[in-house]
Amino acid sequence: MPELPEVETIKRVIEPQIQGRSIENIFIRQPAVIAHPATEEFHSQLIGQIISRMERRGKFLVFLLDSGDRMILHLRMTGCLLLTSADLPEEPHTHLTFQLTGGRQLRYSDTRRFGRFWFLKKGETDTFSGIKKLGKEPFDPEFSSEYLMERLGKRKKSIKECLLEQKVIAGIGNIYSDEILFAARIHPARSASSLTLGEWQRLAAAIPERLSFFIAKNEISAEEYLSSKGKEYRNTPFLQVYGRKGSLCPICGECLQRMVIGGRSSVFCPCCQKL
DNA sequence: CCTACTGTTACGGC
DNA sequence: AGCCGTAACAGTAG
Repeated sequence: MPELPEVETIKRVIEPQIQGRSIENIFIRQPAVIAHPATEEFHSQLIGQIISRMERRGKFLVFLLDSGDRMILHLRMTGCLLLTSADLPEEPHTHLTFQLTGGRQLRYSDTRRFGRFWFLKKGETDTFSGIKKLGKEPFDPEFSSEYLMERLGKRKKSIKECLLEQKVIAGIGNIYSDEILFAARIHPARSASSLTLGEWQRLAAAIPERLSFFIAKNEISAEEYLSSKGKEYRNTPFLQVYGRKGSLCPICGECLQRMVIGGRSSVFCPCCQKL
């Protein structure tokens, strides 16, 4: 489910509710979601730790602990975090529950079970999660058209596939790559090396603009987030192309088309985004 | 029954 | 080395 705007939303909802709380216990129902270290150690190392804050990097969530240790989470396709009182019925596919002080529980559910947790000691080098391989954050002051041209200017493959490369830009997935390319009026199948200077500039502007737009549209209270089980994102009605094959382009009225690029479904306007 | 799916990685081939 | 395409992960939804 989650790309950068959703992961940011989850961070904003969850962080204020867990800050300063300590982990009293952890119930591990599905050890497969723990990537590192071994289940027993993951469990024993985290008990008693106090959560100081949360950070987002690309699509990763990082829980910073008072000790300097940290826990990293990637939600992949269907991972979901809920902060609840202990008496609420569990969601199906709840694999991990953190019992926190004050009778609160941080629950991790994940239908397809692709999501992963990592625990790292203070100062331990993160060779596990993949965070270190990420490219620039879209909101990094150094993120620019020059950066994109340098990293992608000679690439033969489609610009759509390039936008999905986490080692170049952190956080863009299949939904927002389509939204960004529509906003920048660039056909998703265009070879990256064929983009003009003006197109690189439009693209570099559209990336942070679209992502911050959708983060703003996602804004939700802790109560609403919980009652919707963390599953409803309010920005969906604002998507202009993703999932709208066959509807009319909001700009020119042309019929939106779908094609498969790099194995991923891609929707675009054949009139606004010329090949 | 069959296909598609908002993410990422491993692996074989070039 | 680095790029490319595919399979795999596991389950639900249409």
